[in-house]
Amino acid sequence: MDEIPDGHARRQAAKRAEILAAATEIFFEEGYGRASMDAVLARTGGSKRTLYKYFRSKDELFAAIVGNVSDRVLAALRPPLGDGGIRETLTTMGERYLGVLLSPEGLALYRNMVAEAPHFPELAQTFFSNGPGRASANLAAFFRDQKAQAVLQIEDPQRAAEQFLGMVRGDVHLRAVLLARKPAKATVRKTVAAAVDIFLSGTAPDLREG
Amino acid sequence: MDEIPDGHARRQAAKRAEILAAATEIFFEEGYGRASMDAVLARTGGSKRTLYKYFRSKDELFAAIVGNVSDRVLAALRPPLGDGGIRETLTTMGERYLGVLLSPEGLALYRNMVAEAPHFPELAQTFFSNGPGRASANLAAFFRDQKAQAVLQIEDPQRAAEQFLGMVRGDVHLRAVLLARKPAKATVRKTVAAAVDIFLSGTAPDLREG
DNA sequence: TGTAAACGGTACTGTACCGTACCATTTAAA
DNA sequence: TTTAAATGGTACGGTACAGTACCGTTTACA
Repeated sequence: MDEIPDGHARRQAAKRAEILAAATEIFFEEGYGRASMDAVLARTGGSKRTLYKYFRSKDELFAAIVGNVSDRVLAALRPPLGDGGIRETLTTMGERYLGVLLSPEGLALYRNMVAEAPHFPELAQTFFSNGPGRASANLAAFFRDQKAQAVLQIEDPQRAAEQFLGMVRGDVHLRAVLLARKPAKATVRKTVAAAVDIFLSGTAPDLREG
Repeated sequence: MDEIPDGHARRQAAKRAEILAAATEIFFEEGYGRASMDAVLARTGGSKRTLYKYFRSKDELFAAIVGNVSDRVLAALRPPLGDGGIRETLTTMGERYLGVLLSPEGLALYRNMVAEAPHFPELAQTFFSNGPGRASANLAAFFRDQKAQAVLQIEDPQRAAEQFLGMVRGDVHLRAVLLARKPAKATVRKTVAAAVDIFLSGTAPDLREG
């Protein structure tokens, strides 16, 4: 499976991918409302017949864009965390989380999902499940282990996971979304480190140094 | 000042307010793109001449909506915090913050600002300054005091404030925005309480009860 | 009561855009 | 080389919408 097709099939796949790539740029730059099928065509150079062959409507094209970008961008939040050290695991997860959220595609995806959530509820649900939901669920599973081993003193692992990730987000994400102001990598590292410090000091009494 | 005008002036103010109220509902329900001036008119029942007399364009109407709702909804985040107890202040600020963010108008305002930030950067800037920015700045000022009194051990008060508010937000806000799922008041209180516990245990060593 | 401002209703202009239809051209397979 | 599929280009239908123009009517103030 996943063999590289030849001939017509390969040609079709390439054309579809080309359209999808161009549409992603336009939809994410302009937003669903301002993006137009004509604009997509102007960039790919094809004909309307071909465009509507692969995507039967603007809505379907948007859904394909969201699905494709989600699969690609949110993948980093998917793998469950091993049972390494707490501090290391939290740091890794925090930086991974912020990396995804602050990437250009992550920001655009977030903006578009928030904007269109009321009109595409099933897309919003999928986005949440595969993105922030998966991240916090992953971390919550890790927390459950640590709680069972009496390393962490927390009441609700799921809530603790969401709160840690919220602390990592801080206002950094909001600033990037609203003001297009992305922080330097050093700032990201410091933010995550500070969040880990506060969280561990607040939940892992045995790790307190003095 | 702020006298109640009579006659023409009063009539104009009332008409303007009526249009603004109707437009707010429509724009916040449908979003900027899908909202139409005709829909606003259909709800108010007036004429286009009057509508365009008070708001010279759709953009200007949108700006007026955002400004008006911001003044009204974000006001709760404005007053600086007194120098009460830390736990009490944090709890108050956390619940106030979540209350604003999770209110119907707060959610709609957030959604619209995120969606239109690239096309209305100055509005986005104002929203951030008067909303999340003001909240974290207020809390940061409080933290600076507590740090000066050696009650809190934090490095960067501004970052600490943003992280505390981020922890309060958790995934609750995101769920409300994306999935239209608003938490019960009890959940909000528990979330804030848990955030306060973790934060204080992590930053105020003298308050640790253990 | 007269008068000017504000208002309601609606027709209209120009434009943008989604989606369809049609024909010519290119590409891949037989 | 022949044939069928895929594509490019473009014209078109239908609709929605921002903003303007013009009409008669209502309201407030002198």
